Amino acid sequence: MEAVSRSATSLGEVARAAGVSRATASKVLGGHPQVSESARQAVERAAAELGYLPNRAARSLVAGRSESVGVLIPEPSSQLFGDPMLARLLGAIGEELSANGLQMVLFAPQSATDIERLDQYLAGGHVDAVLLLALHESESLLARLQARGIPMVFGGSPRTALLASYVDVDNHAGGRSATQHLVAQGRRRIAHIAGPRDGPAAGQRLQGYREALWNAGLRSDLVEQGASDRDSGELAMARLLATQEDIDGVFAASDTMAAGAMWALQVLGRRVPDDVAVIGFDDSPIAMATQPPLSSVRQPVELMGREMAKLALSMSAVRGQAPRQIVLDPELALRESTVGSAN
Amino acid sequence: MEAVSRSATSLGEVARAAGVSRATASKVLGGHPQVSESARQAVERAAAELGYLPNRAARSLVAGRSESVGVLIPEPSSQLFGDPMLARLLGAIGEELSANGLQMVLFAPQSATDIERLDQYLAGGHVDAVLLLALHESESLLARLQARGIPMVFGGSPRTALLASYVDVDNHAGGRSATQHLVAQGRRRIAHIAGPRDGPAAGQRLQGYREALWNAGLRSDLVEQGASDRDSGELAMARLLATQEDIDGVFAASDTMAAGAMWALQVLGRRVPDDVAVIGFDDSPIAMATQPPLSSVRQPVELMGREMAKLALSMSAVRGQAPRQIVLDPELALRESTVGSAN
DNA sequence: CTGAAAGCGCTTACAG
DNA sequence: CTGAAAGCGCTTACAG
Repeated sequence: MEAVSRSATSLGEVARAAGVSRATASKVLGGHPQVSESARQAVERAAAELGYLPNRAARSLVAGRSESVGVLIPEPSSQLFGDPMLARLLGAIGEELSANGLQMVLFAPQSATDIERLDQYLAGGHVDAVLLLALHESESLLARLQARGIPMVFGGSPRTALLASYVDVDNHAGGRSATQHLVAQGRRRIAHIAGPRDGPAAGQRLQGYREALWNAGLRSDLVEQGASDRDSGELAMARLLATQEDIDGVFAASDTMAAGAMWALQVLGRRVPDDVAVIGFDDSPIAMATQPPLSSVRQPVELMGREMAKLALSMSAVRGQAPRQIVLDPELALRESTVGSAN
Repeated sequence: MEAVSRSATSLGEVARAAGVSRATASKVLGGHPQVSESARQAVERAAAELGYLPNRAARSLVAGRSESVGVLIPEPSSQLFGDPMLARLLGAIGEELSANGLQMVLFAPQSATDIERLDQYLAGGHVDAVLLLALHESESLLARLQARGIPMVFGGSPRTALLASYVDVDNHAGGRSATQHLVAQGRRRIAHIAGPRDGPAAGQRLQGYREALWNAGLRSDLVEQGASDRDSGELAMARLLATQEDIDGVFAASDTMAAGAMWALQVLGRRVPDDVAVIGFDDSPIAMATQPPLSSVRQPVELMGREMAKLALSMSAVRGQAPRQIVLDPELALRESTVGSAN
């Protein structure tokens, strides 16, 4: 099983086969218009026959661009893109990039040393843009990227002060429609288990909840603070029930907390959804694993990935653009925790 | 915020600052021994002062290597590396690669078109090795990679017939120690919910279960087939209890199924762990989200990632090596589902 | 429209 | 030990 045909057909071979110069072959392959039709056809056929693939290193050497985009992935504990969604997000980003001839280079710094190395790397012009899925990243890294003019796009609204481009889901609309759904199911005493205040998302979801209840002429005073893990959801639910016995609907700011809340409800003798309807946020795999399955607000992960990639491409093609923000609408994934099996 | 200092210090500038030729500077930076001490120091200082970073494209153009390793990530539904572990695995791989000056390029083909494009890409020598986390990948892609002599390393035992290098966890040992743990807790009627038979892992875990019970002089006839999702675990547990009332321990081949089994037990009036102890496999986030928290067999994900990267590095440095297999020991993550809160 | 030539930044024989 | 020179594969002004 020795090494075989490291083919490496070069532009020169294609040009020779097509009977033209390398310059002309390059123009054809580069899609330049100033080429005769006959030359174009000859080159294209030769390239196809020889299975020609341009050498990326050579191309980026002359272009002065790396033809690659860095993606910073979050530490394992990250909230925003719960791990379950990470693969889908990365898939979407990679697809969009490769459709445009760029490659996705992944960074998952785990220590200060890693961040240092990463900083060096990015400073070296080794990527044309950076996509940040990690909101906790070192501020100094961000500042230096910004100073160097390297385009960067956040997934989710950045916590940092700097004016930046990002792609986010409309958390306010998500909270509102989750709550509206409970109202539409005839629920009247609807509680909210809020997410951690380490970013703007939790507050926006809470505001959405408030708005929906206000619009429906209902009170929105049943709010407990959670910490995003399951136990905090369970505790919050227990506290809510202790205060207010007649709760008939719950909107939790994450599926994880919703799962904890469902457990607390069941332990305390409430049937879901008969007595209390529960809806979460994220539409993570956990939503399918609870009993009954959990309704949730679905984040359009693939779309986010594609939009992030497009934004990065545009920013790296035309430098010095003003930051742009893209906010996507979430949609509801309805399951038995709110609509019952009979409906 | 216009583009700033795209520094791009070149070797030439370093050489000039150090008062030597580019060739000598290159040798110093490349770690060649045939350089005078004075030249070495001058070059190193100049490089440090100028913040010199080699141009990757130029280097790989001349080296004829891409200095990058491709990683194929699984479709979202993949079993082996449940999404929750993916980020940790990728982090470990990336860290090991970047410590060796290589970059990790991610591929997440979602369609036949993507695979086609990927095949072209890999064929073009754009990566020095490929790490495969996706066991479902197209056979033809694997065959072509193999034919081209591109080093590849699987995560998990490959299902395909081809003789390949891989890094896997010892599933047999994992099943055995999970079961031994239940025995050590005084359990005597221990059931197993087996994983899907689409790979060798499930069978190996089952054999581990059988061996542990055999060694303990216990029967190992309580086996139900699951399908890896939660519902199948729940159903399997219900079937087991219908046949055998006195089950006091359960080893499920995945945390997901274990969660379903716990639910079935609780619905049927069994307390966990008082009446029945339950242990899963994977030590995924689900294990922390169940009530009570689930004991599980932990896969050494980070270690797997590092070993995969090292294997790939070695294979790309020295071609034509015989395939190598690395099998890592799992360890137990013990929680309340088997040891109780009082223990 | 076409091609000869220069050059992207680096490394590596090859003389000295 | 050191440096001039060639070359990795490609693109891009520049003449023609």
